[in-house]
Amino acid sequence: MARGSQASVEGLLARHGLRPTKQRVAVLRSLAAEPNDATAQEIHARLRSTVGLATVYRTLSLLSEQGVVDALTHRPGEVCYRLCGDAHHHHLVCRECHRVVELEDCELDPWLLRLGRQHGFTVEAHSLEVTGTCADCHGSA
Amino acid sequence: MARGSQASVEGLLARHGLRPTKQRVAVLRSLAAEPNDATAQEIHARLRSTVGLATVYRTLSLLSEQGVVDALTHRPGEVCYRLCGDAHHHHLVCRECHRVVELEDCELDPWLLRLGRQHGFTVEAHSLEVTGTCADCHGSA
DNA sequence: ATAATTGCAAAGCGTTTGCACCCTG
DNA sequence: CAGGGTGCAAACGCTTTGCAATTAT
Repeated sequence: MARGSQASVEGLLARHGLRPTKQRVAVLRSLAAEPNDATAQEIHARLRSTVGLATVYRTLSLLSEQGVVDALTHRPGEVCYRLCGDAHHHHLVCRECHRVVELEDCELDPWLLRLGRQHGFTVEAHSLEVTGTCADCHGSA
Repeated sequence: MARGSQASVEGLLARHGLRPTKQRVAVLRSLAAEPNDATAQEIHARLRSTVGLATVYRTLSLLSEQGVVDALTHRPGEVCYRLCGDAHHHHLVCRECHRVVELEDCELDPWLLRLGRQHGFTVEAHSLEVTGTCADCHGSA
């Protein structure tokens, strides 16, 4: 799964037609090291010495367009990014610690196609975000 | 369904402990007249003479907290509001004209509960937004 | 009367953009 | 060497907030 997400970050960029500048590599490494999601501001905070904020935004936009990273919208007013596998999937997010689990199998399509047909819609996409509390946060909360 | 959403808007406010000022009534009427969703800015544009922008925002926050309206996040950077029924449901949004269809039956819970359990999560909520193209927008697009 | 609500304008915040400089290819 | 990429700071758009005036109970 997720061909290449562990492989060289430089290769991942090249494969998507993006020049592997040190800033882009840094952003991507930062995302690769982040098990959960991160905002542009958070990434910039970690890379303050290496990458300007504008570049973080520009890089994340590019990566998102290329489908290299996922953009999550569970925080109103800002966008979270996450380096994910290539396949369609959804996220299970802990509301305490923001831990993210990738849900690999999505069984929604048949249901959604049928629903769309009932309403005269051609369903093109769907986004599902599941929130809850993870095991670690149960006791501590 | 949706007990009281058709009934007097004033009553709806009172029932949620909100004073029925003419501004709140106007915002709620505007939402009631809107088959789709609307942003604070859009509502304010229609009520410019009656309600200030800050009040639109304050009113929508209150209504959303009280569960009187739903807040949809399908447009990054701004929030859309919609007067909805009380039951748990999801939305089917047309990407051309922003028409919204309410999906009444949600069959996700059993699946999500099981998934959560597999990952040690207690699933508390989920949001699903389906986008596509509605019948009217098929030809015209 | 009294406390909640409003309007206005200023501030806040995340994000985008213009432009000169820098670096990759 | 040419064109894309970057940094900085200014600009932007949506939303929130402070405070005096207004309105509901």
